Amino acid sequence: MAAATELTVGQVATRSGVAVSALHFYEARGLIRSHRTSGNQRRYGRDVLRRVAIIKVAQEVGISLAEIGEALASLPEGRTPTREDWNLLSTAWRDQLDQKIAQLKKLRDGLTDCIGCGCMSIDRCPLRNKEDRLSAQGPGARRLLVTR
Amino acid sequence: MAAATELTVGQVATRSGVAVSALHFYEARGLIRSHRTSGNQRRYGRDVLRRVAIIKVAQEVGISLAEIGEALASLPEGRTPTREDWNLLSTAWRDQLDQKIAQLKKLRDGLTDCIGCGCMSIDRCPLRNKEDRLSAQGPGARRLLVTR
DNA sequence: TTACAAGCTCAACTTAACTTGAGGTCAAGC
DNA sequence: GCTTGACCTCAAGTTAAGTTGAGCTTGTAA
Repeated sequence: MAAATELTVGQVATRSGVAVSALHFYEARGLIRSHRTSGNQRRYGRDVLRRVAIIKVAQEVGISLAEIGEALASLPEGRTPTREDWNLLSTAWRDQLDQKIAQLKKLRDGLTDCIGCGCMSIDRCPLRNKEDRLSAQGPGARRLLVTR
Repeated sequence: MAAATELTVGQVATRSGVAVSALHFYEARGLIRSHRTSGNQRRYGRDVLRRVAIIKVAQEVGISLAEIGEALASLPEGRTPTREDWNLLSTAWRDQLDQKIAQLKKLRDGLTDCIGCGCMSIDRCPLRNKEDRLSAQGPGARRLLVTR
């Protein structure tokens, strides 16, 4: 079957660069979808490649799978997403990115200030104070995605 | 004992804003150190507050405990670290921060480009290609710290 | 001197995002 | 028709950074 539109897991894996197990995982999480052959094997439409691409990019930016899932859920159910649909996602995430960059900059400047000030008095350290306002969170492992 | 230099875990916890369990954990990881009373209770020198502050700031910047541990290990063993010692750390971490910011910017700009270009051809997407060069990592859970 | 808060240890649990493995099925080439 | 590689499911393991809990000891204020 030369130019079949359907892709197997293995094909999606090689073309997208993510492991088969990860694709299974994304599907279980509802991030991608497949239908099955009579022999119970997954078959994917071509747009799954774009979805996976988006997933990876968003992850790299530090967006969690849960958030990505929500965003992807906003895509139209029936039809293949249009360029407009994708644009909405991109724009939203670009804003998140901008915020993240701004936050890191603030942190960097704080660090720079600390070098200047010597800052041996922990109680008055601008970084510490900034950080104190952020404390008091729930249990379990927080901060679980590194923007590498 | 009014102005004792020694601090208990509880005191360090309240003053630094991290849980007692976290302090135990840091100590097990070798990030901080204590000595024990005759009754086997921990006592900390005052500089532990500064260490903990540094740990938290570095984490916020997205540095893993392992890396922080290495950096802290570079501090002088015997004497209380001088301002110079801390400066070395700060500078190194500021550089990391700068890199991280640059990376995020590149990603954001790539995303913006993608909006412009429509980018329906995944294979030629600048984001995907950039990301492909970064793939092929070890097993287990990577990307484990979010810069919130 | 007796409560009771604060400490101690050690094991098990948590979350995210997957991977690994066992045990079994499907499909395609020779 | 059979072997081999790709698939399938489901359970359990992994990492980071802690938290939670049980069971037991310390220290201190009334």
